[in-house]
Amino acid sequence: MEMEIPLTPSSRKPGRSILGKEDWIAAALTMLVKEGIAAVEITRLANELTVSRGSFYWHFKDRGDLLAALIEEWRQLNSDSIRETLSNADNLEDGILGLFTVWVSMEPFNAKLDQAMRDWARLSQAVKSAVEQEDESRIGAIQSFFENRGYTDTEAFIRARIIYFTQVSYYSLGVNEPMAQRLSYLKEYYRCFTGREINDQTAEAYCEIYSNKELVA
Amino acid sequence: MEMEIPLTPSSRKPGRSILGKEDWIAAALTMLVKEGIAAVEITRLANELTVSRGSFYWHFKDRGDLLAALIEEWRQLNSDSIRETLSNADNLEDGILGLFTVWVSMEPFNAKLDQAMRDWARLSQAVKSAVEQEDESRIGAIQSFFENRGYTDTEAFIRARIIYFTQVSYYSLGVNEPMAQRLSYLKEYYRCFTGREINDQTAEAYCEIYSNKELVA
DNA sequence: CTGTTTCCATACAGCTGTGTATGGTCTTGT
DNA sequence: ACAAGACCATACACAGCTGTATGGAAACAG
Repeated sequence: MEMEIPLTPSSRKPGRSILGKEDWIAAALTMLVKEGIAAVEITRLANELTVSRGSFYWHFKDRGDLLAALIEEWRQLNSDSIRETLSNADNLEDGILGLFTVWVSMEPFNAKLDQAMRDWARLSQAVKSAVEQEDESRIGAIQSFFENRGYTDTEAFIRARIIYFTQVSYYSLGVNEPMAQRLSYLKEYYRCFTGREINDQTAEAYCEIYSNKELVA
Repeated sequence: MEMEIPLTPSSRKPGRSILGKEDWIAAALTMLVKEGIAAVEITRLANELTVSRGSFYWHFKDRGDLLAALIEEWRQLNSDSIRETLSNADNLEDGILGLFTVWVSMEPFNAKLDQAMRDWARLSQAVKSAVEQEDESRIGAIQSFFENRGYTDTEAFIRARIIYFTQVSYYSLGVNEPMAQRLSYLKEYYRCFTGREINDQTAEAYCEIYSNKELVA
């Protein structure tokens, strides 16, 4: 869970580990995911990092400075996996199954972080704007994908919404079902999402790949 | 927003208004909806009620007592509108349009309260259980409705999930679109949700009714 | 009219979190 | 080796929220 990306590559000896802004941000992110933005307290983070609060106030101006950094971090953590997957898909099945893969194989961290940001957005206008922007971008990508497959503009938009909204709620409601069960719904999901039937062999080949993995909470 | 349901009908003269548990709960509910469970503080509620905290501790044992009462209140506020609507529907169109109506015409208070409870559920196991139970009950009702209309068990379940999850995300993402726009999506939503086409006249008759109302945030 | 009950105000103690001030220690350049 | 700077520990002042203790005012019973 610790991300070792030294934003400012500390030219220190590796002997004595020294904290950087990234460490505080990483700790804040995991705290945000676990207990929400209200639990992102300097004192608690300091305890988890086994360091004093004095360290924090050397790296950051104040708590608001940290929170702003969190928003920025989230923006960059948003890899364009959705957009990439769809633009690389050759046909409808490829794209939809690709979406499933992105959401299932995505580090649970990212999905839960999304959820935590959405919760936070209800209290902060800045976060709300950031999340809204990202949501619209993702839905727009899915909509374009449907349009390129022969769907009406409106139907493409609605289907994009439904597939994205359903996925969001999967985490929002904390659905936690075994991988096998989730895969058993594949054909139905595909039919309801696209209005078409999936090729049996394609579906079974897809299930073959993921039938061993367990879905994380 | 104030609910005047004296649980313990105070036999006092109406001249001097005296607070009851219901007043504190009502204030706590609106605060919960507006700023989340963390903002439900006795001091703030006392200020809004223009009363001292001493009053609170006469009605409640402590803050946990209030929060427990909030959960109970939410349970009772959950009118069975979804279940009733579906069991009274004569055909598929009636049921689906009835669902739309329930969600659209529902006091925005209830939908936002649902959302607030879901946020809270991420921090409290008791709340999580209560919300999960209610979610499953609602989805089960929709599933049964689809089953009675000739859908497979599995497809009924998936369609129930999709329709319910989509609705949850409508509030989770804070979608806020004018009533007219939302109504313009009606036929597409119906097709994607049910896999069938809606009767044109039925759809237009439905739109006729709601074309004047504005959707609240 | 008097005592009791109901409801609330006030005051106090304790905890927790923030932000700042200040000094200490390790590292690096020269 | 020494000065400068990076990084952190400690201590303090301040504010906010909780819970309790206690007293006071209004209503009610007799």
